[in-house]
Amino acid sequence: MIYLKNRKVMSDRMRTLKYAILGLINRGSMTGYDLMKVFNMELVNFWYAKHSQIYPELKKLSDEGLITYETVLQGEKLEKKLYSLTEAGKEAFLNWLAKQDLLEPTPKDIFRLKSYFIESMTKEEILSQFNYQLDQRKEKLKKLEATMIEHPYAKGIIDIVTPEYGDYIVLKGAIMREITYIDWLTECINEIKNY
Amino acid sequence: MIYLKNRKVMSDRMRTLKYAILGLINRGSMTGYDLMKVFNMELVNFWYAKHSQIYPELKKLSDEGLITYETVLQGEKLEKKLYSLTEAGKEAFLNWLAKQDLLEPTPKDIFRLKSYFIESMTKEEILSQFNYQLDQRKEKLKKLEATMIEHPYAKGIIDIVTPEYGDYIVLKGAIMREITYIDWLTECINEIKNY
DNA sequence: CGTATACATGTCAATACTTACATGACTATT
DNA sequence: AATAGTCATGTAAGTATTGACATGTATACG
Repeated sequence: MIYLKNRKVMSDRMRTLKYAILGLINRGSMTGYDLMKVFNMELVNFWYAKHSQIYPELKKLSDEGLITYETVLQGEKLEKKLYSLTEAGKEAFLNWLAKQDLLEPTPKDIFRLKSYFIESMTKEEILSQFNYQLDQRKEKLKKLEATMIEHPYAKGIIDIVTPEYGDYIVLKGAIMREITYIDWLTECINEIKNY
Repeated sequence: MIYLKNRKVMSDRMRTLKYAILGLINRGSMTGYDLMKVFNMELVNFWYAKHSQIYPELKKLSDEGLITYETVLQGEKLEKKLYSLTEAGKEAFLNWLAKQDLLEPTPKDIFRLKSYFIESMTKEEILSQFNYQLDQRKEKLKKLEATMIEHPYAKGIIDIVTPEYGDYIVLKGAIMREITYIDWLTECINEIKNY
């Protein structure tokens, strides 16, 4: 009945970057550059994107009527685009947020993959590999904990209906995850050492 | 000096699927279909691939001289390709395995992203979302633990130089990770409930 | 005044991965 | 004998992501 030329429906897939951007702009107007910084500094523990992905996505969201921008000057000549949500954009974001999701596939992990192949390594190689990972993970945990002690929530402010509460719970989750990874590495190292 | 037409060098990037396949074939000859099953049943907690990705990769690895195959018959007519490693393939795999890696970027996680935006949800929505995730995670943990009690290592067999030891440590890691995710969800739920 | 670093926005080519399309044989059950 | 489920191998089109290419402005510091 319907001729399938130009079938643009094709299902929306996940489009997670789309909603991540909408959610961030919902917190307040931002430029593409701002988004890039937030992704790669604040959200980096659960989502991120390069500017080469962000700028085309912003273009697309504009075309879809979910965001608009005004051009503002930074200094004398430098133009930047300050994006805000449209009503449609806000609605799209809230619908995405409220939707209940099935578990995603378990994230891929190259080091776990290498661990799976552990029999093809010598004891020295194994310990060297695990210790190298352990050092890096400990370093990472240290940074996360340093961020945490600076956080208003760690200082006893308890209001759940603020953006800071979201920041706080995902940071706490990142720390717990990191500690568990370290525990796993440590247990493996001890077991292998004593073999 | 050098004309940059057809510059195929371009760095090998990660090519993790390549090495995952080499590692599996190193454990024993397999068909593409076998690989698909192993990825999506045994390795699914840290690596996986669809058959539509596996078959082209096998073609590529053949072309690169890292694997070879013999065609064997399953029944009367059905041909399947049984792949084995070449010397070059074995070497490539062992080099990859021994290489020490920097930490990968933290895996993306849609639910953590949604949690970050928690202030845009009502208390009821939040609790419903977190409880839904919690139920699914508990279900998943139950399955992992069921696999574990069946595992030879959980029954006290302690020889580290077997494929089973690799299976065991990654399974243990998956269980620890799942427990921590559940702990995080539970803590969040309690904090929000009591608010 | 130079210069390094951050601000700012884009494109392009390639890799990685997913979904759907496509086909056919084998095996266990009814 | 039909049929459902698994075995078996592929391709095509599209989305997601990366790394390199490309360009220019603003600001802080010495």
